[in-house]
Amino acid sequence: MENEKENLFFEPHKRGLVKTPLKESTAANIVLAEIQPDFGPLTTPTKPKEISQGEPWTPTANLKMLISAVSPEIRYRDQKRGLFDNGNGLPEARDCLHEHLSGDEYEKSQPSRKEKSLGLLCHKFLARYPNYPNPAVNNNICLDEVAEELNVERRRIYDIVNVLESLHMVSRLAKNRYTWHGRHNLNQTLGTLKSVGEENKYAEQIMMIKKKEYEQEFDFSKSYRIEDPIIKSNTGQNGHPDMCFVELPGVEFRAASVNSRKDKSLRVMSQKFVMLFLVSTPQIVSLEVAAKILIGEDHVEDLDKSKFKTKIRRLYDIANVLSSLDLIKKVHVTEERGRKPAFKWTGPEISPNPSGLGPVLPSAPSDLEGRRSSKENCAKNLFSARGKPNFTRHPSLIKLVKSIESDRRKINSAPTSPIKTNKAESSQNSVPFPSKMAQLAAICKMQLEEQSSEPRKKVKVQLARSGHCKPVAPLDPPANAELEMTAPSLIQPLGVVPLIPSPLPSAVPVILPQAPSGPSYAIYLQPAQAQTMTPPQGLSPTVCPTPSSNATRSKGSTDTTTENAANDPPKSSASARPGSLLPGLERQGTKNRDREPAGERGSKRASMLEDNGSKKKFKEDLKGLENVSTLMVSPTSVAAVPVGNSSALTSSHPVPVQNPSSAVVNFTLQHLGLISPGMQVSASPGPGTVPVSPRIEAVSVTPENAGTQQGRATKYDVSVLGQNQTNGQSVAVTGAQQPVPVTPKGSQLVAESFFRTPGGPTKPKGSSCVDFDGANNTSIGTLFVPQRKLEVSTEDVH
DNA sequence: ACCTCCCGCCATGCT
DNA sequence: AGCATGGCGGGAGGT
Repeated sequence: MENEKENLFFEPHKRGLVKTPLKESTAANIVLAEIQPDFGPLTTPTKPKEISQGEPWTPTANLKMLISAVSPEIRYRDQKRGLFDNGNGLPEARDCLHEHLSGDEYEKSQPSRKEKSLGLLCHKFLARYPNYPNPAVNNNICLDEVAEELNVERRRIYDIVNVLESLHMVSRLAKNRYTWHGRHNLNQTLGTLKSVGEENKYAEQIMMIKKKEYEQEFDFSKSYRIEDPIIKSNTGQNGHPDMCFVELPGVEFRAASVNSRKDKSLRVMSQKFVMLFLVSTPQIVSLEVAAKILIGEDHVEDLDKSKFKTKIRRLYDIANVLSSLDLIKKVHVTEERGRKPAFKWTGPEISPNPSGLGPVLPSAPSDLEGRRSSKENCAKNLFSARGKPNFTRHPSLIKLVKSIESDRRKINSAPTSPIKTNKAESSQNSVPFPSKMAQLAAICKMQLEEQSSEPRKKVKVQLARSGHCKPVAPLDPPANAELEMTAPSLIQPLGVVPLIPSPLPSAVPVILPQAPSGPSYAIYLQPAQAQTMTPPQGLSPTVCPTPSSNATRSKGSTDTTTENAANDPPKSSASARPGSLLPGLERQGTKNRDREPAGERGSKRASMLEDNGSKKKFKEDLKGLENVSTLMVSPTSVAAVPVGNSSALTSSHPVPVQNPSSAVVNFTLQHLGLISPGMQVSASPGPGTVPVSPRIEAVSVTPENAGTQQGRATKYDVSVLGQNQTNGQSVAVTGAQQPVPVTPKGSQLVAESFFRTPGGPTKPKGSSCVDFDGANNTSIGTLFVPQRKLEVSTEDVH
């Protein structure tokens, strides 16, 4: 195709290269060429690296260079080249060296394990291409060549490429060939992923897991049982977690083979992993939690350890690549139990959703299409793709909802099971739930029903397993955290239905008119659901009022959690990983985000909704939500709710804070009269940033980070701008941090946002709860998170 | 001893 | 059949 033509340009050398071992020079040239297609093909000598690229010079590139400079291996390689001049097989070169060197020397010369790390390799790989390649040029990547040049097995290149592919930084053209897109689509992709993540309620899942862990601590723990219902629910009934790949419009897989390939698991895992960061408030995700969510599956209990271990391994692989991209950074979360490896998002802040993306995308191959549909694609992929239900909406709490719904179904008898649907969910589920829950459910149902007459079939009813479900606790006695959990779930289901995911066959895909800029979103709605745009789950939890005490980070509160974020001590960060090397350069600031004005986003979404005609429903839903929230929020409940420290939330898994939630929260609060209309809970500060609430802050941000990030951000932004502005990354450096800030929107916005975007305008990520707390003692939010204290420390990866 | 995660076997699926 | 992909997990380097 087109690419091919482009390829032609390169092809020449590539061909030669490919099968032929490159000569050094050749290799070098190639690199350049790839980097900058514009330039003449091959010729450019040397390591071109980013520098050479026409593209903008980015901090990242800079880092890369530095890294390479620093890397013994690289140097070594260079030497070799010089010496042997054979681009190809390192092995040979090595052998030769080996012969010449003494044992020690040889050993020394031998790259250490670290030097062979995927992260370093990835840096090298990335150094070859500009962050923002000129789309016009052909940016082909020949895997063989790259492998050769980098002296690694092709297998390793696949690891890198798969992750990059998940971010749409590359797309497969053909067999051994990929096209480099760089970061042109990155923001869009991230926005899409965030949206999907919100829709999937990953934040809730995270919370659930934490909660469980928390509970387990008490219970003896069994090692792990991941069984969360929620999780399961997410996973599909099949047991498999959803593994659909989220495609971006412009970047779909072109190679049929790729598409067909079922696996994609690394890609899918990568996307999910990223989603977790994007929906988390602190934006810190521990490997353990990520693995659990990704495994999701069925196995809850059994949880095979082996499976878990394998997942962890894969996550490390992915994390290394993401770290190289400066999207995440390794940190450690310290809990009572000990220190757990975790990663903190250091990439740009993303505004959920499609609309935000719009601007961003430009590049890719097919812009138009792309734009239009990024979400669409997502949805498509998610749902249709494998048939499995991928991302479903069941976020965590959802169980309750499910139960409720199941009831409803029974009542209505509308099992709509549709076609694809998720399997069994519905049927299975219906399990009895605690009476209280039932009551609530009933209430909710009634309300909902009133509002929306239709039942949402989609919802699967899953039962909460009683055991787990404790959470179900009745409202009244809010005593438990459990409650918290419950509430949220209720809310969502009731009020809102997540759009996306409904896998149900019955669901009808709706393509929203494109928002102005954004890609259109395809939403699979079930008839009933249409209303749904759900605010992300996070909300609900958020909403729950928490005792102010919570606010205090005291953690004492619940047990648990105190989190502190002691994050990243400066110390390590610098070290090994390239990214870390240069503080200044480091990753883009976290905050770059392109956040759009919240208002806009919201509106976009809103508009979308409207288009669907679902608006009304939304409104209705809102009403419903109000009701629900009210319920939830009731003083009682509030009191009852133990609030973990929010900090905990923040810290690692910020459950509470989702964007959407914030919108919801605001909405709720306003309605409740807790806050004035004008007021909003701010989104959370960016993860790294200033925490709104004290506790939170502590957790998430580390001074270091904060400082660094900002710095980074700034730089990043700059670079970005220079290069492309494409990314949405806006310069708003700190936006995130600002507590309130960002959103100037009025209450109405809130409402809108509420509906539209999970992330809502408000929120950049923050956790609304937090802000709220900060503002008032009242805390609203934090719900459930079990808390443990977390301390986050950054470390270098290796 | 645990954390990381490299390495490469081998299954899968396209050509 | 051969090759491209990439899942997977043993086991080793690092700390």
